Amino acid sequence: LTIIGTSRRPVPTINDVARKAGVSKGLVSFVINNRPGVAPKTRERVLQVASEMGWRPSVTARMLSTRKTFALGLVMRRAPQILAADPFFPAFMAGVESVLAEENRVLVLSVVPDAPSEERAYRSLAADHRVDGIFVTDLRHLDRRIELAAELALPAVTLGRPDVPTTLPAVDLDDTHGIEEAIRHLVALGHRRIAHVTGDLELLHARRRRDSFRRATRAAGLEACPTVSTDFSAAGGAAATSRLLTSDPAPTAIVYANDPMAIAGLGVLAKHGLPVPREMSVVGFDGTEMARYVYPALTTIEADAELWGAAAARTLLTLITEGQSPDVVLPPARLVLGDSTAPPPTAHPDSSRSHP
Amino acid sequence: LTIIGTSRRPVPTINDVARKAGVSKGLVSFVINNRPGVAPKTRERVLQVASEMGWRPSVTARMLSTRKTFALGLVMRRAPQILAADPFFPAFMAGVESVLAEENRVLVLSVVPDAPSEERAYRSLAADHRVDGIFVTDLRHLDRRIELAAELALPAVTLGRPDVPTTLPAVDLDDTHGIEEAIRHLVALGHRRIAHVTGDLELLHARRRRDSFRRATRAAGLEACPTVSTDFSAAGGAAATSRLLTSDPAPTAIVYANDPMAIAGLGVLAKHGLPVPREMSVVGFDGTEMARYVYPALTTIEADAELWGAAAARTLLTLITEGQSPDVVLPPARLVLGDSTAPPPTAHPDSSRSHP
DNA sequence: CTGAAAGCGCTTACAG
DNA sequence: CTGAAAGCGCTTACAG
Repeated sequence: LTIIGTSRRPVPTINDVARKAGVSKGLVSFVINNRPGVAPKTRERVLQVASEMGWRPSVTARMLSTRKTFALGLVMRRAPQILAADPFFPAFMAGVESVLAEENRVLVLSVVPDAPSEERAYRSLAADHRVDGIFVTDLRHLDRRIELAAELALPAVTLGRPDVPTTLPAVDLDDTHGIEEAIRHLVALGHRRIAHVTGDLELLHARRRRDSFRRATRAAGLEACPTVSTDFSAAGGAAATSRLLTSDPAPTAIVYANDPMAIAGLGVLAKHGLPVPREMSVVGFDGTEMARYVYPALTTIEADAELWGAAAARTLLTLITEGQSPDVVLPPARLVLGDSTAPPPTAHPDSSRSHP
Repeated sequence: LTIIGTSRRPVPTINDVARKAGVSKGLVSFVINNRPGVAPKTRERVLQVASEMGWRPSVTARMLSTRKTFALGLVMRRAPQILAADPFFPAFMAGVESVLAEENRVLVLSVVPDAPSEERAYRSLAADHRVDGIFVTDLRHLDRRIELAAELALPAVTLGRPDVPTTLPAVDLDDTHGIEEAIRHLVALGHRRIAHVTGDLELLHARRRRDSFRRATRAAGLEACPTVSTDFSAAGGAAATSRLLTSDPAPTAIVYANDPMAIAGLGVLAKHGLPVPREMSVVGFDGTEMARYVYPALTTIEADAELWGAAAARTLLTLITEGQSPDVVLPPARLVLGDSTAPPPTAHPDSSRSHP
């Protein structure tokens, strides 16, 4: 059992500062808000007294009169299982945090399992004035959150560009470029049958990666490059890999839409006794730390999620304070070579490979 | 460029409800706060009018008069790299969220890189009255946050028990039990030389796992079971594994303090051409999804982080609302068998194993 | 059982 | 350039 201790010396208020500085509290407010029209020496004195007393304006009181919360909201709709394997999320948050910390603002986070709770979460944040704006991550096909943000009059920034009409600023990171690099790399090694394991195609970035894959393979003159759609989970990656192995003709290289699926793919290939990269080349997406330490180290497409978080936070803050903000385009994802890609096995007349 | 739309119909206040119900706003306040002493039919009418008007009491206004924020704080001090690989964190948050959502409370999150920013984060949360209480995760040796919470008069719950005097309630999950199971399992298979790769020993759970390992191996009559200390990262796990492979005599089984290190260990063993489990048994810790999809599937010690989050949230809420809360003990972590453990290779007179 | 009033700690027109 | 006052939307003694 535990009793809370609550003995604290009283926190000074704007009234205490005003009294001690011999001015009205309105003036003190003007000073700390950097409003023009305060005599320089008065401003000096007020600032001096405030810092002597260790006064910080009460965020709560400010909230009530300004209707600003100095907080930003992030709602993640993911099964905990998938969230846990996803390297994007913590890195993104660290980036957001790096910007908010220096502004003395705060991040309010929700993790929700499904669409209804997601909508409830947004409505609740808006109704309770918990946040000044929100990050819209994991954009979906015809994402309803674009109009929801408008309905709730909630300033918002999207990660990537939605496929519905939007007036929200977007912070975009091109992953097409990385996919193209990967395909060029594989083609240069001699691969002709390349497969793609997608993420959840409801998610725009899963679609975009798949579309980029199709465009790039077509541009390279490859035909019939299969895609298997799944959900970004390790389980999904493993199942998709098994399917590809039994397809005929089987691919000689697989490009996965994220690292966890690629690593699970490596597991399936090992279980089937197919050495990577000699019998099969594998490419991941994310550039996670783990990708460097599996065997063989993954060739993967690296995106900077932390930078993305910082840029999104800055854009959202600009939107909130200025009323508008330009879109931002980040450096594209790029291919990082590991040891999981090599020339395809020499084709034998009747395919000497055996799949158990 | 984007312009924020701000057209919304005005949100009703307690005054509107009081007027329409023909009572004072004080009475309305009594009704929604379930205070005794309101005539049943009056209460009915007020509730009726409130729901007709779609009124929700303003959280902000409540904050100012009650000095409660209806928010809980979580500060994670981790390098983004390590955070990204850590399955605990998202699952824990999902658990916390499952409790907060139904209470209409909110989680305020900070991700900080080092100790000074961690302290700043806590002080700032307290000074700005951003939260009613905090979660203290990743307890460290002689953790200063115990006294910091007291100094800031911030209600707090610890995950696990600190090694300093504390009055804070703890929510504890015993990982000793899982380690013991793992050692018994390995010993039963015939292993005598078992090694442990620890996490960052500043962290209490890393220590506890190491100490449990030592106790359990000693209890089994094993001697000289080495431990290599590292930092929970994949890089650390890989380096530690390499060191163990060159030690003489090399272990026949390695127990890692988390799954990412174990998976990295698998990578190193594969690179050295040492088949797992034939030449080396491997045990992880966490029970991540990925552990099931690497090859061979990891034998690992599973803890329920989501349950931990939910229990911690409930405990913290009880502490805040009741002023005290009992400690909670969760079901212990337990061993989950994969394919990465087997009897040790038969000992040859002069060790037939070759390490490249 | 209910009402009128003060108070939480700020911001912001409005006068001077 | 500065002060006095109202207001943000609640809660909470204090009277009746």
